[in-house]
Amino acid sequence: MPLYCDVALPVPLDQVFTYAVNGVVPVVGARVLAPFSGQRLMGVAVRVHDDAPPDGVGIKPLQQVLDDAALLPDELMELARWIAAYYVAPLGEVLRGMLPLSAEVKRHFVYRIAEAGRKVLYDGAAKGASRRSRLSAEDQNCEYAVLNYLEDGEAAKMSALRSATGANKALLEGMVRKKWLVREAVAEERDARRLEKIAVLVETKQEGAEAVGRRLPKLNENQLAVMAELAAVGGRMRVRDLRMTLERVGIPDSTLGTLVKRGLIAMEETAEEFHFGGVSAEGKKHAHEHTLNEAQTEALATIATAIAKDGFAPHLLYGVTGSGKTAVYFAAMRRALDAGKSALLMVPEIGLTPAMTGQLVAAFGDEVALLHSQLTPDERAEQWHRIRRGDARVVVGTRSAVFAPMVKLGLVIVDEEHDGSYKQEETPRYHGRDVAVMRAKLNEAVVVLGSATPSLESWANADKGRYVRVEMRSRVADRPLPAVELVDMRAEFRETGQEQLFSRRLIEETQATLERGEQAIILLNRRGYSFVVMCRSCGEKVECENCAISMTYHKPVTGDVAQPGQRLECHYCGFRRGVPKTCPKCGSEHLYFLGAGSQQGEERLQELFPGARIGRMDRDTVRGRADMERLLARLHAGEINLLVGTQMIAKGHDIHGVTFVGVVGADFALGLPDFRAAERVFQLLTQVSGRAGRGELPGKVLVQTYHQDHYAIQFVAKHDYPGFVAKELNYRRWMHYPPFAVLANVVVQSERLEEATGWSSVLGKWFQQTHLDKVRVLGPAAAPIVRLKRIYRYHFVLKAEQRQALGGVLRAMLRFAEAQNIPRRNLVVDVDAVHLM
DNA sequence: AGCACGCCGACT
DNA sequence: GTCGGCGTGCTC
Repeated sequence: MPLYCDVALPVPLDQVFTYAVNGVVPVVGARVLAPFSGQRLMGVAVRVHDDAPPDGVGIKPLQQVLDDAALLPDELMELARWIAAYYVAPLGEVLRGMLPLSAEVKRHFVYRIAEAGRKVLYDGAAKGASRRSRLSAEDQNCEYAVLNYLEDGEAAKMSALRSATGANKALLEGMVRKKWLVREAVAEERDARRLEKIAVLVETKQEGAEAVGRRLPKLNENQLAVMAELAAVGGRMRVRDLRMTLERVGIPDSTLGTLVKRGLIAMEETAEEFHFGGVSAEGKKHAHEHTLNEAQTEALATIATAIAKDGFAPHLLYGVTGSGKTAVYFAAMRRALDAGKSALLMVPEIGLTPAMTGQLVAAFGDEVALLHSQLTPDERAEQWHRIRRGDARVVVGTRSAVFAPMVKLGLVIVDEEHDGSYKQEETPRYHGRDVAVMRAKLNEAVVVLGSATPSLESWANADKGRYVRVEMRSRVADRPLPAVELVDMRAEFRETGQEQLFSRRLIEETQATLERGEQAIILLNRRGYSFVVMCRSCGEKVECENCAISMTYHKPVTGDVAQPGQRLECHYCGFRRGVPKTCPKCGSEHLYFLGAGSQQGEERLQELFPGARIGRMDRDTVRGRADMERLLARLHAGEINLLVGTQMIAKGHDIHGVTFVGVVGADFALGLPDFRAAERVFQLLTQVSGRAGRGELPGKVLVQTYHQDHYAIQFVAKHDYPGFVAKELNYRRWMHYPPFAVLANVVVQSERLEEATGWSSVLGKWFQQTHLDKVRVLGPAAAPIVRLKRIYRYHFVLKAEQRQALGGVLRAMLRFAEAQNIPRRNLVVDVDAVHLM
């Protein structure tokens, strides 16, 4: 029997911990409970061995092994190790993100009486309450009550002590401090599945309901009716349903209770069946294969062949907006199911594309499991088990769904693979798309990355022949892509002599669209009313107290879901303040508001088009799926004919009445010091343009720009993604940026400015002295947002040709930092950073 | 991260 | 003395 077990624990430390095996030997991949620094933590067994640990390490025994078999299958364990190595993240933290089962182990504390406590109890009882104590007499009495309660030596939970004696947490902690009590951490398993009650007709031997009735003639009319109802449905019924039935026919609730008491009906508890909340399959069209056009059929054939062949096969599906990628996904998933495999569909945000959810349920029924951030821990665990058991063979979810414990995974699809929300912005900072490819590789599955604007990384991989490129270059039903017109805002200013939010052409086109009875969308990619409040006297902008960021002015409006009210808001930390009358810096009264956000856009449009039925879509008006569904329903019904909003409006909505899309101020991002700026602007403009002309009528797009000659804008106007990407790849190659280099961002952060600067210069010197030939280090420099949520931030950007060299340097740096006593949590390592924040 | 431990100042 | 606040250092 092996003596030791290495456990990965969810702590930010780049190591595993060795425990002595205590009776049961855990298998690798099983969860264990381990004592750790006065806590009991749930971890995952990662190695079982006999290697004696080095001297000086006190080995503790495992407290409990929670699973007989590996909860995480081998390939997920391997995936976890890969992520930990690739993203330089602690294995325990990676595994924590993979197990949605925190709901199954509940951690709490129990209190037990200590020697000192017993002494107090006996002495104190003789002496009466101590006058020395600062506690109130009431609290002292409470303390004695607690000691009395615990006198028998049994430990008790805080909740038990509270209800028995009225003690609160502070009081108990005080008693621990005085050493009257000891506190112990307890972690225990519980069944996270929600239970539901089933009423079961108790049939004594062969007797039917009538026989029971004869045997117990005392049953009244109501009681007999309940028995009959239950017998009619085969003797079993969910109590919830039964109650509803009884209520309808006017039988009191208590009748059921009486029958249970008399032993004629038994109550059973079973795991609750899974129900889709608020999603109806009715009226949603099934994506049938026979409706696929030629390009779709060809794309499907390529993917389906790969599925039939078994084995890892990565694909890049480049399909222009409106080319019908979703139908191909569905058909491919169906093929995977037919081949006896399961399929995983990853989407950027489920809440923002409710239409897809409905279609999925229509197409795959109860084989679908949904995984997204809005699930409660219990719901998440339930879905997880359904998938693990093989009950749900189609899984749809956001980033973390890439860890779904699929059985016989045959197909992974990453929809809108270019989307930045696939990157997790906290440890472990993995990219869902890249992990999906690795997952598919480990599972020997087919993976399809789909987009109308693929990331440059994926495009380059296709160029190199690593991915099979599949293209769909035209829209379904041969609908044309919308014509794109550029409006040069510099010329507009020269000609009109004033700075206007909307150009004359945009107003004209919007007007014409509304007059034709069609719908228009205006993209204004900033939330709020004005995104800068500036003082005319001193030139200072009103900044957030916690961040080096301008605050955004929000006008008081009741239509917003987020708290309405006149205020300034920081979009990074959420800090709010009232609108100052005078400049906080110099006291001048000349504050003015610059830069229009979606809220102001809505107001202007209402002035320009008083008859229009305007809707707004941004994070202030749409917070959850329900808000989104409501808004989309109003759009589909034509209740709204003019929609203004942030990039949210660009996300895959299929609104057939939209024939005009206007873009306002979306190209300001081209001026940002970010090597991905052009790529982002191209993607956003292409995606939003894709909302126009998806129905019978052709669409038109108008882009207002200050960068008319910029290649990103020019290629957008020509719908020329391949042209754009060729040009952009040249630039990236020239500048040694991804995909021609690998990149990591290292942020040195501290609440204290001196620490942040001091540590970053220590690291900077180390980088210099270490004389790295394969890795280039830029920095230290102030991070673009030098202070965020009260934390000062300095950063390095590391670039390398080879991923291995980069990883090696990062690990060496962390070791050096540890030797320098720079706390690990003050260093953020972001491999393949999407934002250099 | 989360916890224990220890030092210090405030209060009785 | 006793209490509570915070800084430091360690966790198999």
